[in-house]
Amino acid sequence: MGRGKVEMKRIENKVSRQVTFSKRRKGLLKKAEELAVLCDVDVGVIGFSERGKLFDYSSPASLDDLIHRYEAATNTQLYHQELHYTDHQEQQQQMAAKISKLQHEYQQLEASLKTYTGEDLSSLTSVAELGELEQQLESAVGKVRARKDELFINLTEELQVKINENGRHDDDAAATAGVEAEETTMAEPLLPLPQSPSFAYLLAVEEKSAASTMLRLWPPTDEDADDGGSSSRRGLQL
Amino acid sequence: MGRGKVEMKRIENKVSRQVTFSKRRKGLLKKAEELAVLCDVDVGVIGFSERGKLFDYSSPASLDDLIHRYEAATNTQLYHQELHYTDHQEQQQQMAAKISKLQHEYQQLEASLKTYTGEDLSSLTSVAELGELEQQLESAVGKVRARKDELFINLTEELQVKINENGRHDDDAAATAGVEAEETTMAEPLLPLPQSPSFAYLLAVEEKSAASTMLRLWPPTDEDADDGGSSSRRGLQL
DNA sequence: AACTATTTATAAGA
DNA sequence: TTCTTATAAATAGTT
Repeated sequence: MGRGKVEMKRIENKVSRQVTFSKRRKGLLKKAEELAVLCDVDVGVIGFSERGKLFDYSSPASLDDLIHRYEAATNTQLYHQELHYTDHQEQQQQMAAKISKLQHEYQQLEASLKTYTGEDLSSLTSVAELGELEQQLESAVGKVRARKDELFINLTEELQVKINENGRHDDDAAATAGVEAEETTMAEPLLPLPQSPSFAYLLAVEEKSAASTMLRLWPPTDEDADDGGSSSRRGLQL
Repeated sequence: MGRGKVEMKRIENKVSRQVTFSKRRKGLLKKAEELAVLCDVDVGVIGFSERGKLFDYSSPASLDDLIHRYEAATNTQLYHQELHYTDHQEQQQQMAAKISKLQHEYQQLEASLKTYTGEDLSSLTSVAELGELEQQLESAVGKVRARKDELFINLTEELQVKINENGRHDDDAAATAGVEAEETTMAEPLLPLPQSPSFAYLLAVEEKSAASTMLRLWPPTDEDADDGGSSSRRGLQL
């Protein structure tokens, strides 16, 4: 709903993300209230902004009631429940311990990833280990290629269909030679490409992305946008 | 949104109310997910139908985490009221948030690693993205190979040195001094290998490790040892 | 924060 | 419940 569709993925631009957050948070809470009122049911919403600020809504019943009902319904058991009867200091200690553990695990994973990207191979000290990794990587390359080809073939087939359709209705330039889809096994490369907009798009894909679409798989959270030449990129860019 | 406006009050017709509930519940959960994904925030929804059936949604963090954070942010006072209550509560809130965040980041990293190993490529939807990853992997392979060769050459040079020494002193093999290999370019393959223990080790490396030295880069913490044939290895084994 | 062009959600009806 | 369609709402991109 807006001047353009929006991909269902994290908005990288920090400002847009913040603005969208405000708008949609409002929308979500409104929807929750409408549902609660119109249908006479209990609804609660809990959320935290990126900075950790709480926002919530709850209908007739209080959120605490809802939470209790939720816990009863799922017979959930989490650390906070285990901690109910301990004192605050203990709670904090446990939480601190949990944080430490998580951080440690995170670092381990991070190290693994660095090994896997070849960025830091210091943990591998034998030729054998390196050979092992090499094989793993080649296996990965194989899988990626397979997937890529699969995707590519799909695209090509879609094109084929479009070409055929164009050929049926329209007798203009799109009538490329010998374009009968009929089980197009597509073992062969591209046919000569006509000049429709859709083709232009497809042709541009490789170059465009090679130039600008870094795979930023990693940096999990923010600061992924508005990169004003900042050299302090924190994460691995796959 | 529909063929007519609706008053913001309980829908009296039972059937309409039920139908509207179904539709709007779906819509609310969708909105919640969109907010979470687009804005990269934690959101949870809890609700109960008229008959008391639970429905819920929660993003990155689990609903339990959200509840925990919520309680840290609001409820703690139910249990304790102390002088340092505010400080304490704040701390707890921050810790809870930190735990959620770490868990989220960990999952992101984990997903990245899976992408990188080719185990799960579902996050890459275009040929271009896959091509990018392919290149990254090949770069990694290159680095690994380079390192492997480097190591191998080093080993070979050490051998060379030992051989030379053996030739000189020929008695006790332990004559390891700061000997230098005089620019042993080592473009040539192995010389015939003598039978010292060290050589035996080197020769065994490949086989031995291929057989048993799996690279367990991943499972970050414990259980990396005492593997009593346990088939439940959790992590990726690089 | 306001303004719209558009996309979405959904009320009714089948 | 699901699908369809006319409309009301939400909201993305702009100003």
